[in-house]
Amino acid sequence: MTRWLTQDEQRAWRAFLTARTLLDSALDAQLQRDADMPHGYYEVLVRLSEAPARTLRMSELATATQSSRSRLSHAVAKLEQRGWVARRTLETDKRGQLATLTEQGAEVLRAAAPGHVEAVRRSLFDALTPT
Amino acid sequence: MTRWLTQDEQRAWRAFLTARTLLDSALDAQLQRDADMPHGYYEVLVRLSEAPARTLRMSELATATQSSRSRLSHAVAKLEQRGWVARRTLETDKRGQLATLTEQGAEVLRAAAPGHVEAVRRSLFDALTPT
DNA sequence: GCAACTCTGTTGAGTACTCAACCATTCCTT
DNA sequence: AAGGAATGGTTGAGTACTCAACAGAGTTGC
Repeated sequence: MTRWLTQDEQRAWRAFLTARTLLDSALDAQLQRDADMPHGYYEVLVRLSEAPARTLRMSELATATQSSRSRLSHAVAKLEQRGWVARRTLETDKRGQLATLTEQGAEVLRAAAPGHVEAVRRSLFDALTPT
Repeated sequence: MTRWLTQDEQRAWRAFLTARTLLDSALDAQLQRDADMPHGYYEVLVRLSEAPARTLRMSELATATQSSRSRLSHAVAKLEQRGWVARRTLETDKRGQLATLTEQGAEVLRAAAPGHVEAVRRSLFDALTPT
């Protein structure tokens, strides 16, 4: 026996979905345009920038960014290509990999952050409050 | 002069992002597993199912689903391949295309809906309220 | 009636994601 | 110490998305 959504629930749910979509694409578009990276990459850089020695283990980084190991692995590979992140194996456990934000990566992040924060502010007020 | 987020704002923002990610992947995974389609396709089927004669113009369908023309075009192409949607040109304006939910598509939607609604309910309580 | 413009929808290339299969290393059990 | 399971991370194939370029149909203004 399926418990369908009431009219109100359905309206709320759809409003939420809509808001989420708009918010999402606004932020993604802004980052893509101004910093040439998807939101997921930005998250990675942020987390690394806040970590001690700008370094985190891949697995920790994955949980911190709510990302699957696979996705993170792909992402970090790209970030490494761009020279924004460096990888090296962890000595105490040779399965482990450490990801470090490079100086260049930090630079890029510093450049991208203001615009992104601004976009978040705008979205919070323009798009989020309607829900 | 960038107006950074306060600690509280930042916490709230991140909590929101996390919730959104978890919610999203939970729903997407459920649909993918049980009905073999991404959430976007589901939206398309739902909107069509609610339209008069189960039919909408592509442009209307695009706005209804918060999707770009391009994305919708790709999506409907796939849905057509699966036989869930049919397309035909609009007589009064030959640029226009009408998308119709087929009987088979309606069938698939009926089969997928209960599981999806169930997942939404679970997510609303398990994942959304923390925000 | 024709040229420029707009509007609708499609296409293709490039990118990021998912899922499953896969190594390599470490841990566990006996 | 050895075999097997678990862990950490990568890889490749397949899919959906974005963006820009496009084609066809309609519209407008002269």
